[in-house]
Amino acid sequence: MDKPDQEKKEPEDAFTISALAEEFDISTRTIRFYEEKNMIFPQRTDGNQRIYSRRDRARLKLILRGKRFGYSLEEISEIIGMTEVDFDEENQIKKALKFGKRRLAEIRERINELKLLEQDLLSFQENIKTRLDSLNTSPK
Amino acid sequence: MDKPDQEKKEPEDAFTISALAEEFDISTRTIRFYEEKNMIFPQRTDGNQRIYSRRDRARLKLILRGKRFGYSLEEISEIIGMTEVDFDEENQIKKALKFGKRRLAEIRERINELKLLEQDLLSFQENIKTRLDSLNTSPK
DNA sequence: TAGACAGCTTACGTTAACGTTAACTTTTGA
DNA sequence: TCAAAAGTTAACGTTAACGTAAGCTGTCTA
Repeated sequence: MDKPDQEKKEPEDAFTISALAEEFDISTRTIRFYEEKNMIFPQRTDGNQRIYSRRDRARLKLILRGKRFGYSLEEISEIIGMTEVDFDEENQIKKALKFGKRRLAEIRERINELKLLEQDLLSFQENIKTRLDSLNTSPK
Repeated sequence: MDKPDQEKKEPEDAFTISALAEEFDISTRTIRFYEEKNMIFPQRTDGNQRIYSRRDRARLKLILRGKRFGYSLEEISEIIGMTEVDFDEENQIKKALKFGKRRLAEIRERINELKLLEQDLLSFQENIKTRLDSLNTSPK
């Protein structure tokens, strides 16, 4: 009863646009829009329909992740564009490295800021709890 | 030579709109816009000019921080609105607590996602370095 | 084999978050 | 004191990131 997974006819590595849309809970329009913006490049079938590889899917995931912490599509393009650099020249590589360091620094800053907000909210919670207690201790 | 700081005539707790704009590197229009959206409520002078208290300033800071991790102004309004709840009723307090818990969970999730991205970028960096090394080890 | 349904392109519509301009008033510094 | 700098309201403009609708084609299934 434990056959290797093989449910549909999809070659395991190809996704339709609607499959991805459902998986990530976005519209097909959104996915096509990202393509318009040259952020993702699916192949086409004979009938001109888009087919997304596992790699395309990963890229889409990255885009959405970027969005979730407030990067604009343009910034995301830069970030993921970085992962596509041609490794022809050493210089290119070094530039990519440097760029990556900046990004890393930014991300760590964001993490720290979020932790700050977390603290803000936590102390606020404490504040509320105290008030609640005093309400119950000395009612009316 | 170490007199207590006292440079201008500002009562140490009042800020002009342009002072805040400069401090946070945003436009005065932006600050007024937040007021339009009922996110901040400065007092007025006799001449009808806005004066911002230390508290207003903190709030502005919060708004901007929220923006930096991708919250919309509306979401930010909810978050900071929470810190303004009237503590009239126990029920209100409990609601605020619950709401805060959700927000905290969200924020922690964001932190985790960011750490994920950090890892992605880090391993990518390693990848690049390796390539760079092999370039230098076996040149041409 | 005919619907029904998924997908495609094109194009116009919408909303959030300000930018910009105009026309006017208040504040400030030499 | 008086002109420049800073502030005010009102209104229209702009851009990113999609939503929506139309008109057509390709694909699946009973």
